Amino acid sequence: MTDVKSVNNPLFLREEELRQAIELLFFAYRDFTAGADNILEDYNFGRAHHRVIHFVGRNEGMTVSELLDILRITKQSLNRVLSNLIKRGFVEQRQGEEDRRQRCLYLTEEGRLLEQKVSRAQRELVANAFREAGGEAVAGYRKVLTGLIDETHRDTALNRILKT
Amino acid sequence: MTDVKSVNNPLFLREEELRQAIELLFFAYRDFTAGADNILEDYNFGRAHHRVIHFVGRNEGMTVSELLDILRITKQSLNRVLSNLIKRGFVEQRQGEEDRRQRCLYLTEEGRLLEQKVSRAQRELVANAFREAGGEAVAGYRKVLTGLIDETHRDTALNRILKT
DNA sequence: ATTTTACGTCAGTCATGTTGACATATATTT
DNA sequence: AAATATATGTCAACATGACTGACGTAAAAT
Repeated sequence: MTDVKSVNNPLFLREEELRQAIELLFFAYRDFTAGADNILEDYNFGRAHHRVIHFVGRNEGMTVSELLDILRITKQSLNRVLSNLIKRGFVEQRQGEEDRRQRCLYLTEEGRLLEQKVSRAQRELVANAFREAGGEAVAGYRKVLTGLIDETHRDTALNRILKT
Repeated sequence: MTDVKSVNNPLFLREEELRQAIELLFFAYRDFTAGADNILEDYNFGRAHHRVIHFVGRNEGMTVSELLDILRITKQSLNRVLSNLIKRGFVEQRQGEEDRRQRCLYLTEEGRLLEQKVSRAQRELVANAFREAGGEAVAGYRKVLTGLIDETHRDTALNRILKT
């Protein structure tokens, strides 16, 4: 541990610590998403479909533009995925009541079943990690990940997550 | 807060807590990667190129198959990106000394510069999140993310991260 | 009445992943 | 020494999910 770098350069340990934190995020995210991907594969859906199902499931009645804002993709990109989900009966649209230009999005029964299936698998994975790590660690996880969200829209993102 | 769901279903709060943790990971990862993507864009490189530069930079002399094992992509996918990086002078290969079938990978000067540039931006982001969150939270972050890594190769992954 | 907004859609392109087949050099095993 | 296995490269075809740009339509706002 007392090698040249750490003796001569007090920033070295910190840099190394940060590099490790970055790789940890990479590996954790890779394995976290792998489970969902496997399930979705059976339906010939990809990660993009999952994201739509996930967010529509958690925000029933949300509009297309809200969804675009969350996903940060173009409407053309979304449309291919979304119209596919609608055609195959996992998502449905209803005209907005106040503003009839809006298309409000809902999961169908089938959509809800798939959402549950994938979500359950992911929740179990996270629940295991939480259980092993303990309550205090969970609080730390939340704090750090919150800090990784871009400041300029952190509040917006947190509001959406917490659905205040 | 005392709505029907939480009164009748003691699992509801836990489920909600887990769903929030999942979305938090999604948003944090999205914003974390956005910074690097921007820099890479100036070089006409994508996230795939970055991953190669990152891991080669952290494991100088690693072989192609080690890299494949980390990235979990096919050699054909890797090859397109890798040969591009070599052609453009960011990565170089040297024949393995013990096993001359192996191609050991190194960053060139230019490669190292780019790696530093992207890494510095990412480290600053993480450093800010760590600073805001505090030391205890950082420990929790590590614990939870470690737990999210697939058990079957968690030790392998951790060894690579910590470079023991 | 005009303009803006929310959404849909067509067409083409790019990056990055996949499978499958085959080649070549070197190491290992028989 | 010959046969086999391994590490790597490469060609070809294809899928997914991003992108840009252009255009259309209905409804809301001015």
